[in-house]
Amino acid sequence: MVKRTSFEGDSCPVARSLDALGDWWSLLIIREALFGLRRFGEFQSKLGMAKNILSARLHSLVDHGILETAPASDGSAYQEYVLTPKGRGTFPILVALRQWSEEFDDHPEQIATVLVDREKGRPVKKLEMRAEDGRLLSPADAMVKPRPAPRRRSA
Amino acid sequence: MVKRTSFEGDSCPVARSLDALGDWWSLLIIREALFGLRRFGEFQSKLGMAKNILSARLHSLVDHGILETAPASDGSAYQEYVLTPKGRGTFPILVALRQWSEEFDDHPEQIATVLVDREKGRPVKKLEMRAEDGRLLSPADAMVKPRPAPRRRSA
DNA sequence: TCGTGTGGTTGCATCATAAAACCAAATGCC
DNA sequence: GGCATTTGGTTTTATGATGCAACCACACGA
Repeated sequence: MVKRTSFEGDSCPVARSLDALGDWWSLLIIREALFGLRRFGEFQSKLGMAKNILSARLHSLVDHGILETAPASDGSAYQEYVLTPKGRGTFPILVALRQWSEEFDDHPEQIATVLVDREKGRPVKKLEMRAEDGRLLSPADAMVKPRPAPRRRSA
Repeated sequence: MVKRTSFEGDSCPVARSLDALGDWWSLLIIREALFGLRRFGEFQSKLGMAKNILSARLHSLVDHGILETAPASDGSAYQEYVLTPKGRGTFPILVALRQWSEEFDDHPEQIATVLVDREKGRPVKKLEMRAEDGRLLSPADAMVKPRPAPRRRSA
């Protein structure tokens, strides 16, 4: 099979993340979900995407434990899609993407919104990588290391 | 036309980022580049991807100003692909993806590496969103606001 | 009951991707 | 210089993914 390569079995955590949300629409769906969208039609009209693709993506996100279906909320018999904790955990990824665009986009004037601190209305600070003890780290200050030692007691 | 939708003209910065690096391979190429890979063959053998796709992705990344071609480095007449500042600016995105996987992956035992502080060898701290004044912000503490002044473009 | 809105699924046409074959320039070896 | 090999791709072809439109089932309202 020629199958679009899946990174499901890959050992790199970046690849594993991309396997779940590395397509064109998933992160945008999650973004809208973080803003409170829940219903199929809401996603469809807000994102302007084809309904079959939306359906496939929603199911994929549910399968990955990022969204879950909830029976209702406004009393109607319809279904809703709400973020799980794992889904809400993608928030830093979205912030990182947004900040990257804000900093490096070739046409920043086309960016319509800024992410602000709700209390003060001021833009949020850039994400920083810090050590356990709080030291600010540059990319060069970090490295990847093999995992400690997975205890595999059960076979 | 049916064309795979491009987010190039979208006003959402998340969508704009995804337009540049939202496909299956781009972020992995960047990850390897951050680790020092430069040559076509290095990327190809490390990532195990088809050469035509790699070629297309490299050109796309160059077009987006994320990579640039450099004439040599070891004296040979071949070409290299090196990250621009814009390319190195994706680092927080990769860290966010990695940390999301580390925290929520269904099979964390399959993750082979951890990102550590080079000096101490200890895992880096989770990325945090903070306000200008340093207050720690949760997703609920943030909101998007229309950009300060300039004109708005396509919605 | 009929009509309508919501929430999808099904069929195509087209695009992107993957694997392998092919190719040209650069390099290594003699 | 001559020849095989490596490097760095492009071309070819098959298949999966995407996009659009049509269709359908169910809920809801009149």
